[in-house]
Amino acid sequence: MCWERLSSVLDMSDSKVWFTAMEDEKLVEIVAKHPSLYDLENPLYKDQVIKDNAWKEVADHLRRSAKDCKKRWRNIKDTYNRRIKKGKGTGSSTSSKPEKWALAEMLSFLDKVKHKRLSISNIGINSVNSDSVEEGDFEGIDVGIEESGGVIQNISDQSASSFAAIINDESSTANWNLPRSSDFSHLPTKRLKLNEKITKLIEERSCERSEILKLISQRREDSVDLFFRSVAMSVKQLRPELINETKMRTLQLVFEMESRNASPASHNLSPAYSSSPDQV
DNA sequence: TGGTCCAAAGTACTGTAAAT
DNA sequence: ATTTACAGTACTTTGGACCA
Repeated sequence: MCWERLSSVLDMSDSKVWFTAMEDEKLVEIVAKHPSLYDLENPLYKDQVIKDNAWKEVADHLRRSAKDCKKRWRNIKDTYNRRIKKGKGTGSSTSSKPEKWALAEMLSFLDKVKHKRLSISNIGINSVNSDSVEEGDFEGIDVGIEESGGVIQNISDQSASSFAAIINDESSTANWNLPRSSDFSHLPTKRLKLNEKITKLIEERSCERSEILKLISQRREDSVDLFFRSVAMSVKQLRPELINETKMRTLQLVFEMESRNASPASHNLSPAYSSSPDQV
């Protein structure tokens, strides 16, 4: 909140993306939970919808715009890659160098993923056939589903397996991890169909998830919530002027109860109202 | 229906200016 | 001298338009 005020006063929002050290750490922490944002080999990396949702989640956590978060993340990653590159020399000289950058350790998860783009080459164009695509090539899919957060973060294991099933079903054409040098002459349309399938599945699971979340949130309501919800339904049936009167009287009643609640031990409730709230 | 071409968008990488 | 942020460049992917 202080930061928001400060930034509004100084008007630093446009030109430079200004993150505090804590925000940087938080950003890295949240991005780390979304392989789709940094792992080129993750199949969800190419899905803009998934990524947008992930960035939105990051932005919500940091109370920043997704654009700022992306920009800051790019800078952090640039810096990290440079440091890595610079550190690559003779082992002794680099290892003895003290680690000054606080984020370096937090970013170590980037070491586990590949950042190099796959280059086009006509060498070995037929060397990779569809048979070489093993089930293991799609391990990242499960990881992506479990760790990606956002829309499909909470997809059930069943959903994840059905998702993977589609991928496996299309394994002859969906070469997620293969270089472009493979024979993809038949790929575009089939990839479209595959994307459609995946999108459909994600939508279905999203609905499923909404239903589950709805049920969970309903279960968390106690009897007071349920009582007032049922009262609200009755009140809504009344004429507008009566609705207003009901609101007023309810407020008066609540105010009276709050006053009594604040005063020391008043046991003048009639037995009918003395039961615990959960018994209402 | 499938293939090709092209434009747009996204991102890794690199150079450089500014800050420390 | 080193670190950091940003702009520019090159590359990849995607989707639309067009054609056979």
